[in-house]
Amino acid sequence: MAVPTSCEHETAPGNPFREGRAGPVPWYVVSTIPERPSVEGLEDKWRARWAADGTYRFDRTKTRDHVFSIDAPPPTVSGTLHPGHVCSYTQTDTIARYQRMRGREVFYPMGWDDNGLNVERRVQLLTGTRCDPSLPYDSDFRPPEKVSKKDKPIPVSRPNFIELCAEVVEQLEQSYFDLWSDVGLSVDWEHNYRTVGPEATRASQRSFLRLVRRDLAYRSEAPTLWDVDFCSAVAQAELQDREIPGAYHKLRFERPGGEPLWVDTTRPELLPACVALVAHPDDERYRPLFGRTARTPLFRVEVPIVAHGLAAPDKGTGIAMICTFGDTTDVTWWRELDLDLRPVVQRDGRLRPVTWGEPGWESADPALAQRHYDRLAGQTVKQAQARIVEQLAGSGDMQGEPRPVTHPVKFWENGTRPLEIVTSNQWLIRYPDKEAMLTRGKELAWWPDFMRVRYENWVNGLQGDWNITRQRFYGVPFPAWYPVDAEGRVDHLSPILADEEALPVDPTTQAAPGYADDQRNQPGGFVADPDVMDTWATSSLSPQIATGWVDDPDLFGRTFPMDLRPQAHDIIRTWLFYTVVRSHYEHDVLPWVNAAISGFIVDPDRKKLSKSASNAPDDPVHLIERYGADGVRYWAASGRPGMDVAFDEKQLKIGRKLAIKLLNASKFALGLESTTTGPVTDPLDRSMLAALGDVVDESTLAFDRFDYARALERTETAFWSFCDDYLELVKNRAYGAAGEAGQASARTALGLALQTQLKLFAPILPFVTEEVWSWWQEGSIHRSAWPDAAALRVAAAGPDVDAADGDDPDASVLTVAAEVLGAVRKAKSEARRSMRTEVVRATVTDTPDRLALLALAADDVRSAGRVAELVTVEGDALAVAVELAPEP
RNA sequence: GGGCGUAUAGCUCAGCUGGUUAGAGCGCACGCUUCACACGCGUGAGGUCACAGGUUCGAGUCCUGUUACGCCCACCA
Repeated sequence: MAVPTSCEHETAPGNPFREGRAGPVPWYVVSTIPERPSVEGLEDKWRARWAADGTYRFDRTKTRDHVFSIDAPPPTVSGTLHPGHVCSYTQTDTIARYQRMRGREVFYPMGWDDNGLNVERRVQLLTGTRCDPSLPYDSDFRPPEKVSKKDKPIPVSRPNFIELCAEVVEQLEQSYFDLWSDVGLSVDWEHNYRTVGPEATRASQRSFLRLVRRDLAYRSEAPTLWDVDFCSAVAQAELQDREIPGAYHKLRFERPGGEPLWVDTTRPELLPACVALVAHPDDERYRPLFGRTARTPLFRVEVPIVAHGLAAPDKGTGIAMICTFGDTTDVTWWRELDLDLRPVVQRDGRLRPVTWGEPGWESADPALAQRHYDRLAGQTVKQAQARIVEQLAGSGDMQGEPRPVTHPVKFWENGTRPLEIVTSNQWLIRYPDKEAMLTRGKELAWWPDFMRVRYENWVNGLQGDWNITRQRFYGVPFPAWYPVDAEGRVDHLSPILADEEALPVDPTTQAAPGYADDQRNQPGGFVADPDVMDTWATSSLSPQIATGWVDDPDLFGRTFPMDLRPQAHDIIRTWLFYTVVRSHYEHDVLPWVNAAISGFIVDPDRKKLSKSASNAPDDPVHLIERYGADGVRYWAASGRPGMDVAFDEKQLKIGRKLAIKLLNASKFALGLESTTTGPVTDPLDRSMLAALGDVVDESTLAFDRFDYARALERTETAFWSFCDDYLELVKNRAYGAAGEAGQASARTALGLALQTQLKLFAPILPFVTEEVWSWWQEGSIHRSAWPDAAALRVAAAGPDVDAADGDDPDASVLTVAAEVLGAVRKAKSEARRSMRTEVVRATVTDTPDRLALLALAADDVRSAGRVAELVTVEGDALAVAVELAPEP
């Protein structure tokens, strides 16, 4: 088609975007090619247009085999988005756009992860409140306008607190939506979901009930890793080791005969919780003591001396205190060796009151034990440690001074104090056996493949079951209640479960089945399960929630199992792993076919990008303002899959330059009245198209392997040489300097090349490619067909060439012509002359084969190099002698 | 302690199944008002491909070992 140089449709309205969203604008409205194209404002323009036209709307008439569905990570809306988020989501978006152009109907919803402790913490900070579940609901409550960190938190009821959470979350979601739209994610926002809300709650509760019925989820009273600041249990996957300073204290226990037995410990405050001493079974020093007892200092408790393979002879004195509970090893020992339970740390991290001499707290000297212990009760772990050290020093039961060490201690990954282990009632999900989980890991296609090892590592290191209980308020409640007997005792291990049909339920406001509401918290009545599900217990159902497992079975059938899970490597052990487990149980299938694992964004010093360094360029919104969404996306897409990406503003700048170059080159090519139909007869044009066919093949293969970075690199390299060499060579012929046949060939080749290159760039630079597309093509480029290398080659072969006779166009014509042109330029450059300088004579020496190729493009080379006479001489290799016209 | 990844020009990185003198961009130097683009164009200088062995006619590429960095996992006395 001819290229319009002005708007040819008089009925077309003005720019609909400046006038607000007046509704869909028909696509026959073709934009004008601007006099001076610019990348400014493309985000707003096309974002609005795509939204109005539903460009990325999922067509749910399509069946599963035509659909490509993506289980994108629902971002936690508790924090702020940084360039790292933009980077990884953009990488996924390039895949979505590619698949869409390949003809797959892309199901690409976005979720918001509103769940979890992070949200609560954020809300506490922003509103200056604290949830107190014992308070009644206050419908008039408003948080203070201004919140100072110094103010004491205002206690509010659980329903009030949840309201505040919902409000804060809604504001954050809006800002996230804006950013995602500006960066051009081709998400279908009509399929937006939340990890808190009726749909997610229904899915989570339904799956939970089914697991309980199959005895795959169960209630248990067990030692649990506990964060004392947030007063909640945490899961193994949320643990983090941190190196912190501590100290060895050498304590004197008493052997059976009264001799001292020295035991090193970093946690002397747990001495009253000591239930045994343990050494390695092969340790000759302690072998004679196994089966006998020792007496603890200060508290005078008889504890057994036991043997266990986990005891390390080389640590400390080789014999260790087992306390209930100092660490997870204590839990293992306690379980396997069937020891007593003497818990001292309570849920707020303080030592609980104990009456010595009572059952379980027997002592050879209860009064002495009580006297010592009374100084510790009510103290924090840290305070208690200082006090007991004084006591031990005073009684002579500690040898020397504490010896400082730095040692790894388990923390909740968001916590500030080391985890304690307390005994509490929890819901747990059993893991499938390891073989089954490893098999799932092998079935899954990992990109890059080595990421599978992370999964296998994790599976092989699993201990115990998955604790999905959090003693928090904002989250998915358990659909469970507990009976209260006539004496008012709650039976926490005999839950009353909700009916699946009744979901979603909130046990704190709805009565248990078979009970009246006034029986709540009454003898003979019921109590609600007060806890909520771990955030992963919900987000591990993201495929089911996003595809409508519970609420939209028709959609579910068209989109599940999904095609792709994109995510970063740090949550393989959590999100990916848990999602596999849930789908394995619920559907006996992998939740997706592919897992594309991205790296981290690191700063130039290779450190993980810190959120605290909130200097202006780190804000994605500012980055988009400065470099354009396409510039930001270019940077994101240049990070290889699975590799860490260094944040580098130079890279953004290059992306912006590329977008501008695309505008200008397109304007130029279209100004030459390029077209996509007609014969391509000139060997140089055919050569260019043949080479472009190879680029299409490489890019396609790369995208099929989720390697957007390689696709970009190939396309980009080809595009710059297209601009530098082919455009220069063909320019004059396209203007008509060599007659109509040559001009027609050039115009068609230019049109086909431009169309192809725009499509190759479209997944990565959606704004600028759409802008150019709108100058001369109908519809959205993002709904157009991915370029077809075979069709390009047919065009390159030309109309008079029978594809069967093997007369393939030689891609080397362009290569040779460009090299000769380069030599001419070099001569001009070295002479410090303008590129317009006339060349009197250029003598090209080269092999006969290459000279034959050059001959096919000789006119274009002479024209582009302003060479009057082009002489060829046969030789061994390329050499060009250039005789420039004298300076005027 | 176990595992995974990375190491190529000053910087950021390509280099896929081993094949002629190792590539790009940025930066640097020197030029150019060339009718798409000065947000541009041209040209150039930069590399013992981490180190040491080995396989091979041939190794940046394959094998073994070493070092450095990053990450994951592991029983915190």
